[in-house]
Amino acid sequence: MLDHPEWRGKPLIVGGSADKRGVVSTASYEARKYGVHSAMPSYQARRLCPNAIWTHGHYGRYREVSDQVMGILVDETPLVEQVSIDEAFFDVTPGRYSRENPVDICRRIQQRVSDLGVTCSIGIGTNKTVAKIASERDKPRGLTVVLPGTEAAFLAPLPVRDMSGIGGATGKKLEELGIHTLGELAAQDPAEMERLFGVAGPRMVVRAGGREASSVANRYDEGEPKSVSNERTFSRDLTTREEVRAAVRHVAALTGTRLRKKGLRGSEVTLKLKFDFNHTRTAQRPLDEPTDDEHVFGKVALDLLDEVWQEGTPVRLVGVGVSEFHGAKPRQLSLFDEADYERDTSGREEAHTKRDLRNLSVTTDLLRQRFGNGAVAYGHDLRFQEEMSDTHPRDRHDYT
DNA sequence: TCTGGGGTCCTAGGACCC
DNA sequence: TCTGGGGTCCTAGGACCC
Repeated sequence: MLDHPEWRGKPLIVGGSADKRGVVSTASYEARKYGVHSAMPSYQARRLCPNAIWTHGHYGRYREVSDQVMGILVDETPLVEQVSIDEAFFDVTPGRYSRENPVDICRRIQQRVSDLGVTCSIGIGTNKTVAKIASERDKPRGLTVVLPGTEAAFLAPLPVRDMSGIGGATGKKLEELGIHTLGELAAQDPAEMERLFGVAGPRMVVRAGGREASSVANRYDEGEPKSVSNERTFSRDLTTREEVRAAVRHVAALTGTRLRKKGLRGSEVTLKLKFDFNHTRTAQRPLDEPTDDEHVFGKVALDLLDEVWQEGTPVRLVGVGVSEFHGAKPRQLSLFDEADYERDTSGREEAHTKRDLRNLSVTTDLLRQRFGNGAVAYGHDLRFQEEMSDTHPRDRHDYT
């Protein structure tokens, strides 16, 4: 709406296409009146609100605005912990970094964010759980304060699902135990909760009681990622070996491009296949050495494909990820491994092929960057053009 | 033509080692 | 006497977040 003022005040849906198995990412308040909400299948949203304006996500643009907002936060207070593209914790403990009233600091932040053309809501509390729930209280531009000593009373009447960390599965399990509110959760026996929920159990009890001891981490510059992956849901299921292999190569190339852009080389590859809505398989395998070239890790992904998939089984989604970036882990070599190693490194032809393939990857990156994403394509992408076209097309910002 | 994509963290079971 | 005990690492799957 910032970039398209003509959309203001109208039902607007951001998400994938209804005829390509898309879902709703978000929707304007006008569209929500019709019952449209995040994560709803797009076909359903279209039925509920046929007159909505549709657009796909423009993540590069969102990142730009996000960086501006986070910039305001670090300018106002030194300790900022960014948790996602649109959320952050910051420390306004009175007297710690400033003698100013926290409410005044937050009001000023809201004014400065509003000057950017977007809104933000803020919650103030003595720990992260309370502050986050408070921030949801009065959207889109509220400021909710939970005074020290009132945390437990503030949380007690709320449904357990309101607390982050409690999702569909845990929420259902708690319901079945007769635990519906955070107040009821706070009254549970920690040992019993540990038996039922593992280490998360006792933590839930403490957080629900408003007694969490949390500190704001200094994570404005988010650390190195631990994995980079791409996945695609196809508008129709794939069944032949040829097209599933083409899909693996296609998705591997997307991941390769992003790895090179981030300057990361990983030594483990993961293949993900989704057969239907609740049947997914993953397979992962270490690589001989860290790489950012899809020709290397994509080949291993194709090997994994043969182990977890039989031709004919419909494939709904294909994903390829790379992880283990912190250098190659020392690996025990057997006599046979060492013999293989000798052959590999002394084999000139193989070394050349490897280098040529990486040059090919880098060159296609550059061509796409300069002349657009369609400037150059692999044969398998051309052959299965219909299937490989994106459900969620990324905007130009992601490539430039 | 029912249900995305990019991540992180936790758990359970099996292989393996001494 | 047909099978101990403590530990680590790897892998797959699942819950969760936005």
